[in-house]
Amino acid sequence: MEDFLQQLNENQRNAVLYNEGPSLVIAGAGSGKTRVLTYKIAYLLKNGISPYNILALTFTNKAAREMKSRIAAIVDENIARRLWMGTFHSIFSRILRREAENFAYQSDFTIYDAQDSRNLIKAIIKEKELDDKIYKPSVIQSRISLVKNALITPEKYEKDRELIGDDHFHRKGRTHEIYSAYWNRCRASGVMDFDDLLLYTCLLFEEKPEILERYRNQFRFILVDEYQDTNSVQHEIVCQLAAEHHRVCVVGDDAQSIYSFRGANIGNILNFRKTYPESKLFKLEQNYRSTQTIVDAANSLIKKNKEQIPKTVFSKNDVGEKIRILSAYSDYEEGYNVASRIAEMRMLHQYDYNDFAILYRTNAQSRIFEEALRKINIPYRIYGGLSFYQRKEVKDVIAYMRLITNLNDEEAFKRIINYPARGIGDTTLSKIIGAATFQGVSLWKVLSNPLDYNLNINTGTAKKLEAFQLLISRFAEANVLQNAYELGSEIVRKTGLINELYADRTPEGLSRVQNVEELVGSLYEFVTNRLEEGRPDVKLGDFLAEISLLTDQDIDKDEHASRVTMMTVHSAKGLEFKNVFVVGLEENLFPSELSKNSAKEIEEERRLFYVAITRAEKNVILTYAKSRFRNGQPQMCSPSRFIKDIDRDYLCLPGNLAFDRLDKPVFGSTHNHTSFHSPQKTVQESLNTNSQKLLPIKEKQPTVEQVQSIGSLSVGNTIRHERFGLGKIVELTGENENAKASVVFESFGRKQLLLKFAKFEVIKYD
DNA sequence: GGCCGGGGCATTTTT
DNA sequence: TGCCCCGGCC
Repeated sequence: MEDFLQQLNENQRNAVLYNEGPSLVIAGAGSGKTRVLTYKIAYLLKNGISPYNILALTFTNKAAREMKSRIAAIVDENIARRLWMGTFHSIFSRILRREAENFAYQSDFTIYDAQDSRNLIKAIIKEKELDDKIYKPSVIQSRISLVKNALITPEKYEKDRELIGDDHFHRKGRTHEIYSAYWNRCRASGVMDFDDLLLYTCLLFEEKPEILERYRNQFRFILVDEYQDTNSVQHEIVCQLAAEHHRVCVVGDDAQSIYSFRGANIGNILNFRKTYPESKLFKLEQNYRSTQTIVDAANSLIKKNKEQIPKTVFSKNDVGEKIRILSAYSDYEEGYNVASRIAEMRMLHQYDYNDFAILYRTNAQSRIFEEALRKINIPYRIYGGLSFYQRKEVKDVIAYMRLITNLNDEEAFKRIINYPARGIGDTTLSKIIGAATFQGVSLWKVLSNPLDYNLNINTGTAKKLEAFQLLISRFAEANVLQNAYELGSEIVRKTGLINELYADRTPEGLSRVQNVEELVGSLYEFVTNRLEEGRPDVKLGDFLAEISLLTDQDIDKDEHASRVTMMTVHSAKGLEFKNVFVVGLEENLFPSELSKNSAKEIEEERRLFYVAITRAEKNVILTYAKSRFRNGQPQMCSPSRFIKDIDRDYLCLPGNLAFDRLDKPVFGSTHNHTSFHSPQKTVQESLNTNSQKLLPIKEKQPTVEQVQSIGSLSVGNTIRHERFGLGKIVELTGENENAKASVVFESFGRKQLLLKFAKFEVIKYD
């Protein structure tokens, strides 16, 4: 046990060993924060604390998963599995489902994603006949989200003079009405949005002290990662749970707080020591990730911010290269520069494509880099597009599943009542919604008793409604008996959904079919996995509960494939790459022009830039363009002020550019847009471009070998699974459709894979 | 009910 | 520029 403690430096070790009271671990970028958290939990477990008594909260599923598997490597896997470790949302939804009856929800409530909740808000605005130019759904949505995260219910909102006054000032005096309607509609539909998962937990603990007491007793040790990005509700829940024993350890870095626009409250970490005056402070200041130059440059940058916890991050790694700055005339040239620089560095220093990341401020910037990389055949992977579960065809199937598990789900209902088309149009739907809203009941209720609600419809329509009602009722009954996979595949067939998709033979249509098939496949995998864990009765509701909290980042993109990574700086938080290109470093882009209103927002942008730079181990390359197409218009740009915020000792400026000219826009170069381009496309290149476009949506699908026959596999083979990573086959059973392999994975233990669906490649035949 | 075209509009988003 | 939404038309 002692030897894993030996792997820590003194501060890290002290942080791990102190568990008697509250502690704040300020962890500079790359200082081994995850290591401290995992070792701390391992240490507690080794000292006989039950995993059941430890609550560990993270911000991403990925972080939780990784930490769990690291802990499993130190202690017994079966112990690690029983930890209460996960995202705030997943842990608290688990608690809410368990306690649902205490606040008039059903335990299988569904969760609205951002799109569902915006649609509902939009519908409400329309019903109230408000102008959606003034009451912009997306703006209202984020306002509702912000107030929920500040623990303000509609009741409180209405009494809050400041909020109401603010709304009137912005001529949005009826915002509180929308909020209230939205709140009630969610309740009537038996659904929660992401914010509700936190808010209801908090309210539940507040209103039912006996329930809170139970969880207080259970969670004797509380650990929170990324504390700088917690919002007020999250902070409050942690306080509720820790109020008696104060054994709470929060880890974070105030310099990396970048989510205040979503309600994250940097004050949570800055004021932690006021909340817990007796708390101990541990600072992790040695950066193990980056070169000295990168760390020093990042320090010189972040020094420009006023509000922060003093610390001195340092590196004992090599001094390393200076930070390069590449200027380009146009955004096209910027793309080309980056692409060719990647090719060059790869050749000169034997880097893998995986060693490069391109980080940008906005998703819209990705396209130009895609094109540039594609042109010279550099493989890439983009994060932040539509995730699998957000695709229309997938959402449609899921809407059926949702309606079946929760008949009151309004958005699911609206989505599928006429899909596939069954002759129930907007007029009829409006009548149903009208009646439901008027009576304060769910759409399903009206559908089931059309006569009671005086729906003014003709017999033809009534028949169609009845048929739909029957279809769903049948499924709902089947849901009691059938498992998720059986019912799921039935839904896809019996609704005519797959036929509809199948009729479209275009490549896009084909990929839609594939996506639906993949969804059904994942149902199968889900059911078999659960079966393996000894849980035979897996229902659709279980599946929904799991997937509704997944994101783009959780869906495996074959991280072993050799590809350049492209993503926004926000989503790069927590990751590291050997070489990082931070692109589009221009005023009004990075920092964003919308952040320029206040010094506070500029500071957040600066932290964002700090995060970007500190992702790099070896090289940072900053690029900017002097002109760029934005909103269809060419625009002059000047280099970002942030470049000047870095001490020039660490910079390598482009030869043609004196430092003091950095802030002056360069005029007269718009025409350069086309003049620069790389050579004309060859036929081959055009073909490549086209075929890339035509590829199915799963374009970034790895080229994993789909092993169909059991023949090519044998016991002892080492495989790499898309999700579970490396593992060894220990058993093969069944044949054809039912062929299965038992595999012991390095970090996930033994799993049964159904060869029909499993995605893996054989690494080593033994 | 589905398709087309014009107009309006563009941050970041761990869940 | 490109996406999304709506209205008009078949």
